[in-house]
Amino acid sequence: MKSKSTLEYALTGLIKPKPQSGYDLRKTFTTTGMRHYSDSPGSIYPALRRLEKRGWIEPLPRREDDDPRKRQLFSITPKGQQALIDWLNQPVTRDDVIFRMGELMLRFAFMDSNVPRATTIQFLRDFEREMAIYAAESRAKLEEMRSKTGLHSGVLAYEFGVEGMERQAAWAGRSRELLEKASGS
Amino acid sequence: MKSKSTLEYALTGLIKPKPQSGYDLRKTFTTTGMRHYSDSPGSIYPALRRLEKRGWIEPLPRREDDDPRKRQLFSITPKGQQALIDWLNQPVTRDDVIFRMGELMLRFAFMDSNVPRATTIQFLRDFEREMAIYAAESRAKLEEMRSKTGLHSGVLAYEFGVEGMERQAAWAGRSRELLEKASGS
DNA sequence: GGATACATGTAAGATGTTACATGATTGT
DNA sequence: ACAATCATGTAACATCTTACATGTATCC
Repeated sequence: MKSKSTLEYALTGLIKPKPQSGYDLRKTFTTTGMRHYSDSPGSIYPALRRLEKRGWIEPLPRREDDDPRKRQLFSITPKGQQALIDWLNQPVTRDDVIFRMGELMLRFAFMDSNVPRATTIQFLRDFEREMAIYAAESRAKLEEMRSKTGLHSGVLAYEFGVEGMERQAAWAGRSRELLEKASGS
Repeated sequence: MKSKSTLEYALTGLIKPKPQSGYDLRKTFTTTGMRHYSDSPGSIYPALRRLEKRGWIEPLPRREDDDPRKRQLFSITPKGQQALIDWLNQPVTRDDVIFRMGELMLRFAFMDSNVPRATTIQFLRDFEREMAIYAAESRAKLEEMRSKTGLHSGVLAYEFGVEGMERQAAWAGRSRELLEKASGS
């Protein structure tokens, strides 16, 4: 149940389609939609060594005609692929939507290239259900707050959170429909 | 620039209006809208001791007629109040909206009871501006992705993020108007 | 030749997680 | 009496941040 660091899964998932160096991965983190991952060498290189020691990735042998710079490329191992798939196949729990949204989105982003479309759709179905329940609970708490106190930033901050949850549930429903249309029929 | 752990500010901000014990604070984390903070004793009690050592909070002397249980209440010190206010008065930067949304929302939640309403309104103005810029950049990247690839979960995951940012910017604008109406005139 | 980007790494320190330990009080 | 909850804490471990160190290749 206790999850490995999401950084390790992010690295593994990025390496899977194409061998990459630590520097490549750092660039991906700074230049793409994965900005919230740290690009600091102090997090990435140690994480790569952990993954290597665990047997999820392995260094590619260098060849003469390679990039003259000393970049060390890593590729995924069968064990790493299996770990990735197991991680993606986990059910979406209430705790996930409350405490681990970032990890859920990372999982979702990697799904289509690693698990059957049906799994992705099921993920969205579970996500929508759990998020909607949590959002409804939170909405009720918000209304209770509102009835007790006047307008102030604490209430607005909470509203910010609740609206986000409702929007996320709606996003999941819409995305599921899109994927169902795209794959079904 | 490097921020203390948000947990420490969360504890300080909660203790300010009313002295509380570690156990009280843990309950707040599990039963209110602050669910994403860990309620584990291994994080809270050490954090309280750090705050005490730093002089932001101090233990209340126990009295005979107190709760018979050995709860140790902490109250905020003048130094702690100042630290809280300094933290709340920081400007909202681009990096904040990209990397530290959780901290921003915590700051916002504590604003109305600790800084002038005008500061809260300025916070929302800055937040909206920075978030709107970041959202627009991200939206452009999303459209570029869409034009290059077909529908898949990676694109949808990114869309999830971009829509969130746009909503957050809109929330800030709406909240600012509400607060301006409530305080102005 | 010097600045900049490429590329990898280490060391110290802060923080947080998990699991365990301890004992008091309350409810049944 | 027993279980559950109240209440605080420690120890081991994992991870991440910050700052520093090192050297190469490319551009002007």
